[in-house]
Amino acid sequence: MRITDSEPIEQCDCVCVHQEIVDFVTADMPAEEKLYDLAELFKVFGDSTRIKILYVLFEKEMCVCDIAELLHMTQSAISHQLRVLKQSSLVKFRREGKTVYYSLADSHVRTIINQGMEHIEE
Amino acid sequence: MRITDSEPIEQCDCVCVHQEIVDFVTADMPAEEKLYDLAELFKVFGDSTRIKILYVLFEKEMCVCDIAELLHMTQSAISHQLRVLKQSSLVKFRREGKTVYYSLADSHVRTIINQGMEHIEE
DNA sequence: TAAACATATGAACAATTATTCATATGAAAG
DNA sequence: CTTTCATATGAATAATTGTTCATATGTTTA
Repeated sequence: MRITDSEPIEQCDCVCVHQEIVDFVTADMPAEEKLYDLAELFKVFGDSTRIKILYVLFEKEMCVCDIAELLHMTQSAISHQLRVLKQSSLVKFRREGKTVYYSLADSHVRTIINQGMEHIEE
Repeated sequence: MRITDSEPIEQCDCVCVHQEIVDFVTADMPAEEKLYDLAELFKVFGDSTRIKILYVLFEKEMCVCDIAELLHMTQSAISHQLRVLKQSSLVKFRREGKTVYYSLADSHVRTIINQGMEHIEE
């Protein structure tokens, strides 16, 4: 997968280019970096373990151990994935003694997941 | 990455499980298969080339060649990615002679991308 | 029918990533 | 201070995937 568009890349070999359309759309495109960040965000949603964790947190805040038990997975695997979710600000957490409780960070998470569900249920 | 949850998996080794919470949340979880499909959908959004293609199609329907030109990528790479987008029903297409024009399939695509943008712009 | 052009696709390679295993950190209790 | 327990993390491995290259398909025009 490519990381940036900064290196020279070979162009399309077609002759049919509609230059005015290309120019028009190019002008309205968000910055390369923003589109890259957006893809990175959706990459986080693009794993079934993380989707399950997010869905679990729809209901209640939960500790790492409970999530692991619920999903029949190891504590380590869940902890690694919670870190990814945390880095994308999709979940937040609070500490209570030895236990760490995780919950959803904001309402965008719900909206995105709900829209995704609607799409696949069509 | 794991494909299904059907094989036996080792459980969490913690002792702290809050069984009533686990049971309560388990009851409300969507089917395993649905959560898997949802992750598959977001995986499609999770690539910067495909995000760029979707963003480009926000504005206008476009042919493969124009998209390739606009994104400075090969026709082959774009065509492969359009296939992925087509398989997830995120884009549709119409043929006009030799040319194939692609456009966004439905409004969920816009909503999902817009919510994602809002999230990263916070 | 042949040539030209737009698009699609199969195979291969390089890069990314989810899980496991072993171990570290940090908090509470004895 | 030592033990116990909940969580975090680094390294390694296995599996997935985006792009390229070569080539195929399908449509139009000469």
